[in-house]
Amino acid sequence: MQPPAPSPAPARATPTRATIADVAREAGVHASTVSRALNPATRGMVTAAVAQRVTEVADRLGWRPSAVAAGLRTRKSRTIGILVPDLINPIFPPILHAVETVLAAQGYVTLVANTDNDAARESLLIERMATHLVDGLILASAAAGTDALSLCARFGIPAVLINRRMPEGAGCAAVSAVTNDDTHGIGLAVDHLVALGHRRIAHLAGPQGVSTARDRRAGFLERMRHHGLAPVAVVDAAAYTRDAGRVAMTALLEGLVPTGPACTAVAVANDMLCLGVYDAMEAAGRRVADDISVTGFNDMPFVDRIHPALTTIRIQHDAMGRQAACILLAEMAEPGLARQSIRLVPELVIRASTAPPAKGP
Amino acid sequence: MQPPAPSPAPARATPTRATIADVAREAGVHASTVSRALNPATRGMVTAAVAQRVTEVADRLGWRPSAVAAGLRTRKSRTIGILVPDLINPIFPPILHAVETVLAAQGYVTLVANTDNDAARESLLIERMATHLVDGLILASAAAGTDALSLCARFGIPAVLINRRMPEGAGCAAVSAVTNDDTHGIGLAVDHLVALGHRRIAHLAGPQGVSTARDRRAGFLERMRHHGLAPVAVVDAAAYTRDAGRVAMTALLEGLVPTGPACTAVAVANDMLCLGVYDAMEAAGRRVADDISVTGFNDMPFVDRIHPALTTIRIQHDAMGRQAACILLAEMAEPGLARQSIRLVPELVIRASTAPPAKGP
DNA sequence: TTGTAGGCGTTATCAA
DNA sequence: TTGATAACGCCTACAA
Repeated sequence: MQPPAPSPAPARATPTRATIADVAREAGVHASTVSRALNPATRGMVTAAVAQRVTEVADRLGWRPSAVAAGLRTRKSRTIGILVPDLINPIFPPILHAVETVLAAQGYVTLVANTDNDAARESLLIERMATHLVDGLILASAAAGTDALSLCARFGIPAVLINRRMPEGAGCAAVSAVTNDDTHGIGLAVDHLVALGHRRIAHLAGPQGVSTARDRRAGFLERMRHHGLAPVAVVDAAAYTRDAGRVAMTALLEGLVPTGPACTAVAVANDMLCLGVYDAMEAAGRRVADDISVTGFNDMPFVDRIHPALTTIRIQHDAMGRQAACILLAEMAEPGLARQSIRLVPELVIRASTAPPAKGP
Repeated sequence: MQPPAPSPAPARATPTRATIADVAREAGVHASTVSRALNPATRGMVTAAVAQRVTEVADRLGWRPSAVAAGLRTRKSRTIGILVPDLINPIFPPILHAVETVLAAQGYVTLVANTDNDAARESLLIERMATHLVDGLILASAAAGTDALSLCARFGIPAVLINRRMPEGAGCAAVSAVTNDDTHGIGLAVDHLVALGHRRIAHLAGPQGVSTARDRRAGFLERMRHHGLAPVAVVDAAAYTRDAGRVAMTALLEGLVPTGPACTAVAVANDMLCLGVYDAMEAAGRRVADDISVTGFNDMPFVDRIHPALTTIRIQHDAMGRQAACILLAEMAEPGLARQSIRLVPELVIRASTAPPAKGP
């Protein structure tokens, strides 16, 4: 197009970057030598002097390896993808942070994508990540009606589930998972309410497509039975959102769902739902704790500061992220490794949203 | 390991996927024809019959385009990166969601990465994204001491700043930005406190490396001057975190920072800090609103449910995300486009954390 | 220790 | 409209 600029400056920053060939020419060696000199793993194959010179030239030209070109050969990217169903739910960022910490220490970059609880979007994202060569995938978005696992299998991408498991039978044995012991966790909530003296307890469940919701629902029923109690009502929320929680709780309060006598306590499947429960109770003029005790699940950030402070089940988000990252790294290194399913034990955090039941009606 | 299953299933899922060459052979046409037939943009160059046949074969073989190989040629990936300083701060997810919505509608995939407020990590991420050919970048992580913009320039990646601007003089004119009018916003808080009767007002500022913190600090001082008031104290928090807020507020309460007479109100630079402010006040036995009024900034999710509900400045997170995405798309399509700097107008949301000052002690 | 050649999977540019 | 050929930038046997 234009005659080469006579300036000695590093070639007038055109939008086209230096390649290995440029470095080779400038350093007076062959491109493969450059490749060897610049790749830490093969540096040893090359004379120190040459390595030195090549490195200098590369620096001077501002050379950066093209991950795309390298990936085309190596089929690796040193990048891990994480799929999250809903970034707005504050329990995920702490988990992600733990994952990133472990992976960053191993030189991996972590890329997060939001599936928005949408199976089609999830498939698209997996495919996109796969064709961009992510080396592994952490899936926090497991839900019924998903082909995430089969996609990963087809693309040969190691994957680890986190927080949520796959529905039973959906190839759950084929993939490792790090989850919370949800059955046990909700049991802690029931025990706590019963110990306070509650007998008429309802459960506000999550969307039954995801394992946390199913397990907590089942765990609730089981633990109630253990105490010889019949649940007053079980309402499924449509999603793990504040608004779905409000809707479900409103239905419960207004008797729009099958229910026994009015409850004195609600074990809620998730803290996000609890925000909506508070909204619904406020709108109905009912006081949390004084009129109806409420327990949450997750101990997500900030619920210690809502009013009244939420009694909830704390999950080990940090351990969850770390374990999942470690397992993924291990399985990437050795694909034949036996799959493992880790269940982390949660604990009860008692705050102010639970109290003994009010006397009489 | 095992003898090949005699099943007629599609060729025993080997880890190697079908390529265009496979499809070409199977369909009896040349690879370039396959490429044309399968690429929606070039489909028209090919006979309908051929397109049909090729598509069928591709489906049958389970062919998926390799984004890496395609990217090597086209230098495009239909992927946009977003860099966020701290995913744990709940103001970002809603902004991200808005960005994703716009970009997804145009067929772009959005990948989020966490810089953790770390300049080195940010550089690494930009470089990694660049060499993976993201088509554009949205930076929510702008801060002093960063070479983000020069990196983008070197790699030729269009970028748009969001929420935070670059420090003045750091090539700010070279890049578009969609931010909040922070100066105006903090002024609304000051006006509100003054209208309630407060005269002894302190400012709890954010980390001065980021524009939101600087602008809110400057805006606070300016508006106080406008009202003829001298600030009682200005304390800089070390980061936009709950803990940094607690530390800074404790210092203020205990007189560990230069301060005039005890304040009756604090204008805080950010809602996350406010959580720490509440913590510090609780620890010191001071009541929010009753003893000291508190205003926040951002109206992040859930602050309407903390106790007392936070009076704060609501920013337009949705518009922010959408505008930034639109500008980025426009500049990607037409790189010569004039840069624009959009300043969104925030509004005051009055809740329960502010009240008239208590009658003198 | 270094150079040569070929290929990773796709697309752009020719020519037919 | 289709086919042949040559990149894109890097890596890696293999040969020297």
